Amino acid sequence: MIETTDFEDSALLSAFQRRVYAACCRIPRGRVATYAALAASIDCASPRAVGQALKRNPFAPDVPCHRVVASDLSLGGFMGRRDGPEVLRKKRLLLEEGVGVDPQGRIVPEYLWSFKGDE
DNA sequence: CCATTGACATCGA
DNA sequence: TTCGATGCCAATG
Repeated sequence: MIETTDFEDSALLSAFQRRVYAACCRIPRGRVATYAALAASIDCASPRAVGQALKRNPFAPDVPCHRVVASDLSLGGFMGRRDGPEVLRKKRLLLEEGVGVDPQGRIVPEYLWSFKGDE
């Protein structure tokens, strides 16, 4: 197992931050969730705050933050970039996980994951 | 402590 | 459909 993803830095992170990361890890491989859904899962009414947390995510791809997309089904951003090669890499990662992504960079709704009682 | 920003979301023109 | 404005919450300066 990769300990690099361990929340040892919890002292450097706020409770809100690890909540977001935890929810992110809850997304199964090959699935994607929207910022809003993730925010709702942590009982947060602000998807923006989630985006901030992921942006400041010190655990980059270690935490499946790349499985979080916008409600518009767009890739959103990655590694602090809303566009550019970073987002391209994110798209590639999703494709590697088997997530359907349209050439326009659109996530196929069928792969959307809901933080329901499913697991 | 106040002001500004941000990997979003939603509504209106 | 595309563009612009507003709201929300947290982090940072």
